[in-house]
Amino acid sequence: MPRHAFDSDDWPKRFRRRGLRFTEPRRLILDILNGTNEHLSAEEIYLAVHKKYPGIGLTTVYRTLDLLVEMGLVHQFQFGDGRSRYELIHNPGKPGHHHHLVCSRCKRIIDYDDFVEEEVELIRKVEEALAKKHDFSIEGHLIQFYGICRECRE
Amino acid sequence: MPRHAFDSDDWPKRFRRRGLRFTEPRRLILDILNGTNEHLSAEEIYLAVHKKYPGIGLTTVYRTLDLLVEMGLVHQFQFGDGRSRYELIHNPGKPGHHHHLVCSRCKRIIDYDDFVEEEVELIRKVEEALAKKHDFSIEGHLIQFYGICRECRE
DNA sequence: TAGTAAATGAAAATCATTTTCATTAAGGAG
DNA sequence: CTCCTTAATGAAAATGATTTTCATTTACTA
Repeated sequence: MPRHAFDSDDWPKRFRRRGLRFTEPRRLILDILNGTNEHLSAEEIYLAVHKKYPGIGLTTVYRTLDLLVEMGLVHQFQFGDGRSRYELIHNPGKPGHHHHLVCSRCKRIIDYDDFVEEEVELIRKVEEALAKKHDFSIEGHLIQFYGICRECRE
Repeated sequence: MPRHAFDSDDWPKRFRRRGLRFTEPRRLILDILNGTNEHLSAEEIYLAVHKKYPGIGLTTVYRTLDLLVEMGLVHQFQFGDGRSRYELIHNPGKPGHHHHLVCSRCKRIIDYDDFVEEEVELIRKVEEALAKKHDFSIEGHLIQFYGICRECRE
């Protein structure tokens, strides 16, 4: 069973539950995000959807992405290249979580999840302490390492 | 002895060493950053400097900030409010390091350094493993927690 | 099937940041 | 001290991502 089956079956429901419609542009945008490991920008998503559905407008892409972020289905990141990049949350609310390694020069992004487990334990501790100390309800974290990849080092 | 004495004495040298000039606008921008705990945007820095030196241009602020980041004297962050925010590194290359807790609603930022010590140990391990595995030379990391502060929760 | 609110796309507007370009200022050479 | 070369600056224009406006279309509900 593919990892995404659960989520994609759920998409229409998640929209309807909010009184929103699961339209073609929305479905296509989610499909693109679901089908890539890359961290696409709004424009890249627009171009990808445009191939299948040339009528789409960039505005709709932006609006849909905002909505998906708001719904907790998509993460929005800023890696420092001046535009937001988006990533589907494959298992909303649950593990399956990874962090990023970013090349400061070429902006290549590598996902890693093999050390996250150890990190997560610590993070949970820190989260709890911070929440208490600063009276914050913590919803998430962002962990990125910056450096220079081999190609750029040469 | 104030914490910043070391650094500010050093600023002119750091510039000259690169064949750059330590001009009034540059000094004022560094002074502003040195005198605040906030995470100012370029425009906020511009406005602050403008009071003492009305001739300054926003362009110069942007250029100087880029330079300071490049020189490793200033950190540039993006907390998701659409503009870069800048923070002086009080002890370049050394500890004195902190992480951020960001309110997703009001964008208030809280610095914390009390748990960083434990984090750092883990981080060093993860950094090393990532560097080896992905052939990256890692230069830094970004750790932020997101949540909702008390005020915004009410 | 009509009515109402949501969704959409094109074009214009906005906002942060960068570039261009002509001018000014600083520090070294003589 | 003055000339000269290069760095630094500011204003204005350009850019690029994102948002807003607005008129139109579409989807569900009564």
